[in-house]
Amino acid sequence: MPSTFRRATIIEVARLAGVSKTSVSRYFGDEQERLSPSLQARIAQAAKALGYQPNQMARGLKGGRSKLIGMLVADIRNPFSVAITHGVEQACRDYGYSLLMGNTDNDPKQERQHLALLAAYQVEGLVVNAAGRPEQQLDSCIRQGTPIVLLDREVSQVDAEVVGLDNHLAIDMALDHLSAQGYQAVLYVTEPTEQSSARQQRLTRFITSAPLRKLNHATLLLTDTFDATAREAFTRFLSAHNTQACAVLCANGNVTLAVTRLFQQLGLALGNVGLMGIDELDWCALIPPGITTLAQPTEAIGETAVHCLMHRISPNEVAMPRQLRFSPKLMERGSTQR
Amino acid sequence: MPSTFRRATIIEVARLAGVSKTSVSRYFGDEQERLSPSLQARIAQAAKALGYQPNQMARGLKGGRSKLIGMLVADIRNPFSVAITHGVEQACRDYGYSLLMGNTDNDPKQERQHLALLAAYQVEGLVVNAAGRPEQQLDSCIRQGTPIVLLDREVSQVDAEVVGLDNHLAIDMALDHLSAQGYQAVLYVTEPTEQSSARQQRLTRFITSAPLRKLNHATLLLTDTFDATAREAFTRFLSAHNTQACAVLCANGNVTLAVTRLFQQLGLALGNVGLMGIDELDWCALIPPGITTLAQPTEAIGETAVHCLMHRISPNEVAMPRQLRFSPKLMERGSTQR
DNA sequence: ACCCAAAATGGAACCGATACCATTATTTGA
DNA sequence: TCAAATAATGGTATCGGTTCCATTTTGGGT
Repeated sequence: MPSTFRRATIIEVARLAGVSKTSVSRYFGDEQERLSPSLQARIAQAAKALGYQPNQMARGLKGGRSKLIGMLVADIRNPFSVAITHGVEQACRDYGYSLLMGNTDNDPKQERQHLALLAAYQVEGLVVNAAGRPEQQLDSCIRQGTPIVLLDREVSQVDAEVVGLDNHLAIDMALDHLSAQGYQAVLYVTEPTEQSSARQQRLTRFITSAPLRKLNHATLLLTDTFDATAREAFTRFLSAHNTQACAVLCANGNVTLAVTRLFQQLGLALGNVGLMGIDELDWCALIPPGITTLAQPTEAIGETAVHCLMHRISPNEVAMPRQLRFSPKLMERGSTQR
Repeated sequence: MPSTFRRATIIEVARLAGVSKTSVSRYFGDEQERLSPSLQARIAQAAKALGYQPNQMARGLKGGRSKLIGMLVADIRNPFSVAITHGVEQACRDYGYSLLMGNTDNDPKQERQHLALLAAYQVEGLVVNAAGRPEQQLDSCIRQGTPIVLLDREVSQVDAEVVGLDNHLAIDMALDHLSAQGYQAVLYVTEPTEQSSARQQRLTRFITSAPLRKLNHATLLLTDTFDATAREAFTRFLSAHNTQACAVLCANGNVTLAVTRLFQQLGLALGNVGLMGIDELDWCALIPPGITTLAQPTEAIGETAVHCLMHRISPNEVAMPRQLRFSPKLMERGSTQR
């Protein structure tokens, strides 16, 4: 038995159906209307008999229609990224595109490599959750005609939509909630902000917004050596404001996880010391009184990114989505109940 | 300003360097040794000047070397799948391959579509976490010369390696642990097993292994209507064995999540009623006394799957990994401490 | 019937690489 | 020193489609 069958090609289908390559191509392209019903039927039959499916590589070569969307994720293990990826993948399929994925693990070098590679595959569009500042490469993609949409993090000087959370609104909502719950001092904990515009926006908004609400405030950087240093900073903050009701606001899911651990290590009761996080996580409802969060509409963000791209690819067929910055949803739980 | 620059092609590089296409092709292929140093230098310079990078579509077309690995995931939102995907992506890049991803949301129909599409992109190998029983298509892929590796779930009659957890060992380890901790009755909770051989293996092993350890046992299916029905089944089990120490064993992370919720709803104290899960999750250490789990070596599983594939693709260059079924690691926590 | 526009179909160049075969330059061996 | 082997390089067909243009049919209007 021959161990290797070749896939049927367009020529074989054409021969079997007794028509030209061109007609078969038209049948599988978007020009079926131009074929007479009888031709269509013959082609359909022949194609089915041979199990024919067009070779996407060949397709992508001639017309540049690779039907591929490239996606770059900074940290694929982050539940937030995963949720967005799910939305992106879904939307791509709906439009008949496939997803070429790259994970950069927040490493600008890997990001560069991946970007070059994705371009080499002639992706028709790029969804980028940037890890560094790859403006050069993004720009050159755009100049080559590949539209780009940025997810969550913007890259200055790059002509691309940014889809993501309305960070200012999110911080304000968080502070409003904490304030309304009677907390008087808030510690903001974030990962280093250099790599992410979203982190920057949240942090600066916090710094300007907290005073407006007459909240005492401080900020803390979550680093690799968190356990060692942060613990101290943490307790210092609490004792400095020990006559007041204190709360901790976490900039994202990672931080929420680390801080929750810290709460347990220090034996702090959730709610007594308030805890609130941006990003909803599976387990936030499970830690005893529940952890209050601001949930991002991740699916919507992912889908919107793809819609944007499709609009750029064919402006006539797909409308530009109206909304690019999304509002979070407050998931109120016990950790902000005194 | 012209808004659209075309990417440089091999011909332009050849012209600028004053050499033939063939030589340029050799330079970027794996035949640099065949070029004289002077030629190499000229090509390198020309390529850099033009920012040339080979068009992968064209490459994939002629030689069938798409440098693409296809991956099909049943549920991309499952942390277990994500962790494996991370390993797969990593390994692919190490071998110079890119990842074409498909998520099927456990829908056999989407699975079929995706599979056909991946094949159309001429992927050189396929990593499949099956949702249904796509033996037909997988077989036809294999016959076409595309090697396949199955992740976690096997598909009968398909000639492909299966990489994943040693399910029998896992169940035995769990039961041994529960037994050693003094539990006398164990309820096994799983999602429906039809779609997944892994679930089946775990379930049947549980049923045969529990009696050997003189454990009373029962099983429970986690369905969409879990809250309604399971709750009752749950309490029934507990009261049936109320003179004995009871524990619940969860077949995977999803189940652990649902059961943990149930524990809270029913006000059960972890440990008093034992709780143990297969699959490690971020938050298992965070729920007060901690939830005991069997952690799968997810990165290793992902990497191994790719190694297998590479071995199939070029048997001479890559050795077959020795191990395909992996042992879990016991993460002992308070939920199995009476 | 007859002419012309529109519809249906086919022919052949082309997309950007690879790979086989041919050719030329450089060694090696006797 | 010269044939033969080997290394370095180039020419060209080819992969499997798409697309432009040419050609053949068909159909309506008069």
